[in-house]
Amino acid sequence: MGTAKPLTNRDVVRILREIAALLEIKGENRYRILAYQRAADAIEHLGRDLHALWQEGRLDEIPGVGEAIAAKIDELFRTGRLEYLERLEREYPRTLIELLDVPDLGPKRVRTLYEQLGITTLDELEQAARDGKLRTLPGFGAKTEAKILEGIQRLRRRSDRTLLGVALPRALDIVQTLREQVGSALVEIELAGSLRRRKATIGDMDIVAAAHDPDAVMEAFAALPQVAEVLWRGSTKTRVRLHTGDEVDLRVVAPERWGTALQYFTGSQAHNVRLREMALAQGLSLSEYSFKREDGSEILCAHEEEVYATLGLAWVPPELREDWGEIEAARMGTLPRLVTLNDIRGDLHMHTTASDGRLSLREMVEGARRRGYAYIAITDHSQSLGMVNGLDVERLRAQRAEIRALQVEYDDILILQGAEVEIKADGTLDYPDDVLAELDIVIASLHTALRQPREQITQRLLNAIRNPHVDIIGHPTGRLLLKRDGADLDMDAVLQAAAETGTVLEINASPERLDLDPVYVRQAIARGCLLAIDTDAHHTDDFANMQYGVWQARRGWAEARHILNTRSREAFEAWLASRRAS
DNA sequence: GCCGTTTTCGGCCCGACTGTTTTCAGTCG
Repeated sequence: MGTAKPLTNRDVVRILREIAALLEIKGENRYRILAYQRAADAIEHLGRDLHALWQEGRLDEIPGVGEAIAAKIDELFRTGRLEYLERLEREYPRTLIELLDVPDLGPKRVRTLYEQLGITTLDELEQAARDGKLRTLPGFGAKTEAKILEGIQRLRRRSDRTLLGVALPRALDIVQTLREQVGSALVEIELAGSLRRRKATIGDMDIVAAAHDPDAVMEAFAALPQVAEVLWRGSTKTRVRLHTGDEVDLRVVAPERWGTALQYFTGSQAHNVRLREMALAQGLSLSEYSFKREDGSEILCAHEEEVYATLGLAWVPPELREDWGEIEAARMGTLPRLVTLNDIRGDLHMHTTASDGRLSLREMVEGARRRGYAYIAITDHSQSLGMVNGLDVERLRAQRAEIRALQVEYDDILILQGAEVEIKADGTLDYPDDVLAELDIVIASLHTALRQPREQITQRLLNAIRNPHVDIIGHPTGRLLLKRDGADLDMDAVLQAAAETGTVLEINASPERLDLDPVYVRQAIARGCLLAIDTDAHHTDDFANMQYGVWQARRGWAEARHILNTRSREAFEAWLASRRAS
């Protein structure tokens, strides 16, 4: 029994994926590989601490984790090691896994590279390609060699994912331009893939269209001004690289096949695999073109709803399509009624020029009124965050007078004075309790010392959650997408404490944060936590980010009733009063 | 390796495109 800190869910997911990758290179049975990948997916979506689940002896409750994988997880938690993986690594070095990231290199070719040339790293691969050694291998040629060399350069340069907030406007711009160029010949066009599912980060962009003359659409697509390079071009599928570096796929189908095509290209892959398995059980083969009966005849679906209906399912909102229980819910008729942007009545987290915001108090209030909000909270930073001009107690009180004066001018919006109070490295809050008590609403957030050990940083957050003056925890984990992982928190404990105290957890709508993650949104709801979707606006332009927060809430299966700021002004004020009374 | 509204054994998604092929393997989504 080691004394090292227990492995996190992420560690176990990484190990299971390593096993899957090495088994692929080894050429193992594909279903065994799939089993490891499915188990990794399930743990990624767990929302609970795997180690805690293991201690309770409940690993068998995880779908996709059977006897063999449970035994491996058990060994990992007991000993910190895994004999099976170590044996595998002696056969095929783990560095081979990074070679799989090179475009056009899959497990078969990686194995050939290793067995024939002894290549184990990117550097060695690059050298061999430069020396012209690759083209001599079976299944390789001069073209493949050149593509691999280019792929290595590209891999070293670019990060492989883009923020939804960056990718979505670019993709919508492509769609818009294409509409203008092709005109009425374009019957349908939609974003698909992870863009349509509104994942927080996007890999490649997928666009799907329906047209009677697919060639004309392909032609126009390849010729768009945004396109830098056509990567490949077929009769139904074209792939391009934009000047921005993004890779975009366009698929065009006949209008009568629009439903199956849109469904298929929206994914996720795991969701689609499940649907196809269901189809097979009914004697149907589902593809992006149609359902095929065993006699070869087809069922066409012009609309996505028909695809689901054919399988006996309710239509599933794209944000839920992750094989995360939505298929079962669609069968039972128990899909959630997801929150929408229309449900939002206010915004409880924003900054002004008093701290690091870019607009004045009045400008922010007027921006919120233009959005039709019934209430807002002004929540500038607290004193210890000097970098962003955090407010000391004196300035905080001066701001309150300003807010009260402004409130007199406007009766159509409730203006609360809050603060985004720093949870300091020592676990104390940045204002004393009596100052917190003067505020209308209090957000507590972590910004500093995010790398503290799990025990310590969890305790810090729990202190804040249990402080009776704290109403909301801002961006709970502190993650910055594609830049910085969140704090190593015991989320089981955090969600439990929030549920017990009624402290609200924020879904921060800033596209760089989108924190809580949907995995925890869902778990928070399951535990009875209340959530709020806030923009953390530093400018009225940021109010538009609310949509991103709503999408992530939807990905976490949130309904309007789970979100505090969907409540009417009266209901919201009643909630505030109850917080103050307790 | 997992799993069961046709199965505790025998299944486990489907198609496009490229390059190296002389009829197809590998990769990708």
